[in-house]
Amino acid sequence: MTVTLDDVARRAGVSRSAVSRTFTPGASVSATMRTKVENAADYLGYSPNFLARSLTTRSTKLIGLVSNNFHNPIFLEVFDQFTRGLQDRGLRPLLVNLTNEKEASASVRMLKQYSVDGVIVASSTLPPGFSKAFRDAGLPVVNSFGRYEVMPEVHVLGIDDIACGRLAAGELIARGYKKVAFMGGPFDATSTQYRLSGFEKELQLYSDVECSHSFAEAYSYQAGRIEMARLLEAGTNADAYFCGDDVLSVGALSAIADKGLHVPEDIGVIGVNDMEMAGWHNINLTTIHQPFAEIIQCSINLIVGLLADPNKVPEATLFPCTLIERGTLRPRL
Amino acid sequence: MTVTLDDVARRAGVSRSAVSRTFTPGASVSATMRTKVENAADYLGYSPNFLARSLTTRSTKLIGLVSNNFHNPIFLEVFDQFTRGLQDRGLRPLLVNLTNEKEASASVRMLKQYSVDGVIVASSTLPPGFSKAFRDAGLPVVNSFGRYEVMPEVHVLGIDDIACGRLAAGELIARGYKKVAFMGGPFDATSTQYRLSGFEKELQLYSDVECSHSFAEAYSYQAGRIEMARLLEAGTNADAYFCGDDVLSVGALSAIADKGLHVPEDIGVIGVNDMEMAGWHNINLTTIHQPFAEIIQCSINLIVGLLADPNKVPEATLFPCTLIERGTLRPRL
DNA sequence: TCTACTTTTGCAACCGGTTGCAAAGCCGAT
DNA sequence: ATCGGCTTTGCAACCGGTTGCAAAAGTAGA
Repeated sequence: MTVTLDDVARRAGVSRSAVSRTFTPGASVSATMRTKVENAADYLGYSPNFLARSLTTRSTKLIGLVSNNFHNPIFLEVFDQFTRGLQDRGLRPLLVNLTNEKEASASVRMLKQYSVDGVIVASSTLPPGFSKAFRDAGLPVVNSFGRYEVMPEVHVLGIDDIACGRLAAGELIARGYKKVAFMGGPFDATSTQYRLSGFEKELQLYSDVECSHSFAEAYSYQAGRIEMARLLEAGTNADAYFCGDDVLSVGALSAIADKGLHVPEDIGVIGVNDMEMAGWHNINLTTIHQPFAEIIQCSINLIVGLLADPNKVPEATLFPCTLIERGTLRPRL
Repeated sequence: MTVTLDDVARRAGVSRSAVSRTFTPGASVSATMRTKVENAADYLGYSPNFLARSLTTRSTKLIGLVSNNFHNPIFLEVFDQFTRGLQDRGLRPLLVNLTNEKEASASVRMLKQYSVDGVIVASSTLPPGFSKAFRDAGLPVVNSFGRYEVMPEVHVLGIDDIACGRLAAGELIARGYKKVAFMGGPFDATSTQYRLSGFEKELQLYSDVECSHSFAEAYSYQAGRIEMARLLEAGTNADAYFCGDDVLSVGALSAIADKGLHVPEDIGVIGVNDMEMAGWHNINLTTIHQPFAEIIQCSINLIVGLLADPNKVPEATLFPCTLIERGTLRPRL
């Protein structure tokens, strides 16, 4: 059924090596030989078996794309851009869904068994040690949307979560909010603490502003809704909330609406990410934009670089985030 | 760096075949041999190379997961469930993003080169001939979310688009709408025509109801918004719209709001899919639910079945869809 | 025409596994 | 101790490619 190198060689009346060489860029083949082989190959519909080839070349062009964020709308965009970007460079994404696992070992073994050339861990919630497991196994790895560290153990790309927190705080202050609060996702999610600490640090500069914080059970609509309902019930009467994520913000908005309160008149809300739906007219969420496209482009460039030179010393690269003004904060004073 | 069969064999002082057999379920190995090999393997950290193995077994456990719907929020859920479901059965999804292509040939060649065991085409907008290209290349293929045909050329699973159109029509009638319209995505998208034809067929039973239709440029928020704005501007004063997709519906809602009109008082809107955001309070879209989980489960079962018996004659399987009542249609009379 | 040098080609070994086959080992029964 | 039958093991060929090396062919200069 499948046509092999031998079939082509036999039909073209040449050696196996000759056929192999015509399909290996940069190998030495004469023009006559090349056309003879190509004719035979076309006739038979031959194309080389990548996996057999990988046995000797030690390169599969497979990249493990590992994530546990299959429930955040921004990740649709993330997957789209990663898969397209990888494809454009002749690489193939082998998708790994970690939703049910927190341990890296199974994925590490599996990806080694498939001889992937490298791994991209795309997650803002996995612990930093996670990506390291791949590195320890000798796989080039890039952690996208990970947490900044001065001397990271693997390459990390992401926004400056501290600056992000400061930006949010600054905006709330510039709009005259006096009693503000941070509502994060789970405390142990990588980025949560940094966003909070940046937020608090900035607020310390303003002694007339009160600040509190709490954490939702997950980065989800329901969790945001529940947590905000609890806060309102408990009488935490903050006049503005910085939510650690857009979906969380929308959940919060729904709880606020249920209470009969109005945004931004009674309460202000600002999110993070700038998912597509944040711009939909009936959501219209003021939020902090993460430069996904840039982060993904750089991640891909980086992994491609690592394939050539796997020993580059790990760095953390930070990307700036920007405010997207919409309708859930009152105007600047 | 990587430890091979030979290393283990040498360390355990046994033949290569013995090692291979301990890692091949159902092969004949004595208990003594097994422990000897396993000890050596554990010591060296050995696990077999799947790709080398695939050369002789002719099975890679790789499944091509092909889609062009990377911009519809429901597909996050789709990818989540497909990847999880495949993983649970020991299969690995090789993701192919077709966003920029309409031709199958490149993907077919690529997936053959990677010797995938089968292909899942998950798309509601690719032409039926697309999946056939995989079959013609000798790859087992399942087309999920495809269009029903009595004698399909490949296995197809999806909702009954005609029934879906009828359901929408029936609901609009039951709520007393008299001048209704269908707003589809691109006319050539697989499912669009069937939904329209079901919709019209049902309406023909009611001579006092007027019906018109139009098509947006894409299944997207912007396209829905633009098309609805155009309709309102043109004075197509329908009192209810059946939109071919939820995202399209939200776009339509935004154009309606911009005109200062209210939903459902002035205009009713019903969508299709029941994406997660449709349930968010500030969207609150009445829509028709597609049973994604069931379709995906069955697709996976089917592809697994095809791996064992690739020659099963292709069938189309239909799944029922159901109304999800929310706030964009007025109540039944 | 002969020599020296460069390019093209084929041979054969190898990548990391699996598997048919025959030899070796084991068992209980005679 | 011998035999027959069953299980376990190793040998060697194979899966579909690549590649170092040496032989063959081509090219140019004298």
